[in-house]
Amino acid sequence: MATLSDVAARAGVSISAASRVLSDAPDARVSQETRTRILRVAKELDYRPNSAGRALRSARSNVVALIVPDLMNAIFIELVRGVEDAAIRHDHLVLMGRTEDLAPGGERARKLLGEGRVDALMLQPGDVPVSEDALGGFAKSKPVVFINSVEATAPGAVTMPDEAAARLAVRRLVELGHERIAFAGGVPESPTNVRREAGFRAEMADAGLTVDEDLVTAFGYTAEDGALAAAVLLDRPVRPTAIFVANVNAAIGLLAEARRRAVEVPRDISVVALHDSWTAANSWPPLTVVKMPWYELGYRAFEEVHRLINGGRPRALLVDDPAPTLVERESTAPAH
Amino acid sequence: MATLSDVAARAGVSISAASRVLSDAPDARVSQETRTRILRVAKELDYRPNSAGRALRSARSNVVALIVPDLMNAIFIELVRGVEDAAIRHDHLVLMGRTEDLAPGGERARKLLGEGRVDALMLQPGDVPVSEDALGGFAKSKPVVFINSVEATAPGAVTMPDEAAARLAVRRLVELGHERIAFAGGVPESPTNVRREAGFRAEMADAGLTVDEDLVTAFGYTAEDGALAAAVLLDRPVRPTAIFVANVNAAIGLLAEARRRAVEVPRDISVVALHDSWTAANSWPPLTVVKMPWYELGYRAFEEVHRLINGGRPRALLVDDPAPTLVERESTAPAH
DNA sequence: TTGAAAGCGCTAACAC
DNA sequence: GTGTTAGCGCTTTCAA
Repeated sequence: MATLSDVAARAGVSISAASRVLSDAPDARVSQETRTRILRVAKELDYRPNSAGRALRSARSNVVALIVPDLMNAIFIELVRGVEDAAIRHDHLVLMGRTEDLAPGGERARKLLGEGRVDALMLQPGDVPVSEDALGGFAKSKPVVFINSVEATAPGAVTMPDEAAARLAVRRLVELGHERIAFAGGVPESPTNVRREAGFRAEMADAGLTVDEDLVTAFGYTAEDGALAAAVLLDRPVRPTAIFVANVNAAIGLLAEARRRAVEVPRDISVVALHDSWTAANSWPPLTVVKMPWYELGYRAFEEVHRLINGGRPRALLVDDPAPTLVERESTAPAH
Repeated sequence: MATLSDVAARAGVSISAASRVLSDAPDARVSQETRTRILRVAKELDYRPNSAGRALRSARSNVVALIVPDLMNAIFIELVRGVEDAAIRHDHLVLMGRTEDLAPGGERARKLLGEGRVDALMLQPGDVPVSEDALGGFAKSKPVVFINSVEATAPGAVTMPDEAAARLAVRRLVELGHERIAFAGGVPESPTNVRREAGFRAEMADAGLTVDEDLVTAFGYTAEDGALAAAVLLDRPVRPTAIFVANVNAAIGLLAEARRRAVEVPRDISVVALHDSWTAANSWPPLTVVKMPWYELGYRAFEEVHRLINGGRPRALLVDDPAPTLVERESTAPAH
């Protein structure tokens, strides 16, 4: 592994000259000739800056952590892509972790956040709001950005238009003639669920429909939670004719439970879910969903965190371009 | 952020004494009294070793990279858990990445592997065998362990019993009375596919059944690949009565395509897939699968890489405890 | 049992 | 335009 001093020696210049050229410092007053010589030698020796040396000196690792509740959730594919694309543009690396790694007082949180390994944190805590101390004091010294989780107006929040997306889903069901529409939501404490439920209710109101409180559940976003919701909703004396499910994974569990009860989708009941994923296209029936701008969310969230690292002030950011779009598959049909 | 010298000063000892105690060096000849004093002060100041300082000095980052083809694949959930549990036991951190990050000459590979950020690499390259140079010379200087991918006998290979698992799946189909059994495989170059196909053929032979080469496909492990396989197999003049699918994601795509063609599972055809996941339990019908020891694979693969970091010699490792098990759901039925 | 000191690779303030 | 130098936090050798 060639070091800076190797390069300098071989190019016949001082270490600092080599450093100035190779870290392209903005005010690198170096002659054209030496510059090209240094660059040539660096290439010959396949020089790569040692991250530890650089980090120690500059008190920056150029690494940000991205924490999501469930790493292997297909929903997050595009988020991760967006974050990584933005990160590489700014010459940063992304360290991925799971929310459970941040268990208070845990080994992992210490290693991840406490030893100067990361300059900032991008956090999607999942259902449960994150307490300050779960972050082990990290938030006091380093920037934290919340990915579509906390209240949309909180400083550091980067948010998607959940409410508008929910309205879009419900509007489609209304267009299809449905009136008895259920809402299978996330846990009540979850800010995203609050927004999605608000959208559901607002659109129902706009359509002149009343919400039957017996048709509103709040179990969570997993397949199991969705199955629970189905069990409750399909047991109502007067069944809904359509369900808006606040998460696509829950919708898949809901579909499975419906089949167990021989309820046929979309003949007996229509289903629209929030978020697209490959699993939604391959379920039976293929799910009609509202696709959200996850890639852009990730991209802009990284740029936001990068701005904060460089001294910017926290603000609230809404990522609504591109707007949520309805992807109509086969889980929806006209009401009869 | 308290440093070692802060702790030393406050405890009234030298920096080196503090270092010896806090990095619990094996030969830390320190009196009991000073030791407890140092530890007390370290706790008071919430001292955490700075990773850059330590890495610079010791030429080790205590980080290993785990690269998988598709981060958001439910199959890998248990693998990641196993790796992380083992890593934390050895006081290491896991940096996750995607195979595509290793695109030759890419920015990401450089940042990930070339700047001394990681001490070793755990690699699941996916379908395609990895060329030496795609790793950018990393393998020449640092340990690399291959996760269930290359030939099982290669040094550095940590492997699962793919062949035995395939036999288990086929055996169950044979028990159910099936004779015309198809194999929907991965790409032919993939070593895991070679093993799974070998298991398929061996078990067929043991059962006294002949393999119809028209019923063997090799498209890949994704849902799309599985749909392709279904399109081919269900178009055969004489259809198979059962299919062993070499990957559960492919099986989900295969199920979707079967439904598009109004082929009913398991009435018209039985399906068994390799690997379990939450999506397999929530598909329609719920998939009968062979569950593989992914957690243990991850755990032991990390221990292996850790051994290599400390100077051990590469060897081939088979993780077959616990053995693959059949999880019978509703995609299989007796032949008629 | 303890401390002094060197140096890992790098950046940046300063001197020339 | 270029070089010298100090020092980031840590481990480890050597001397006391």
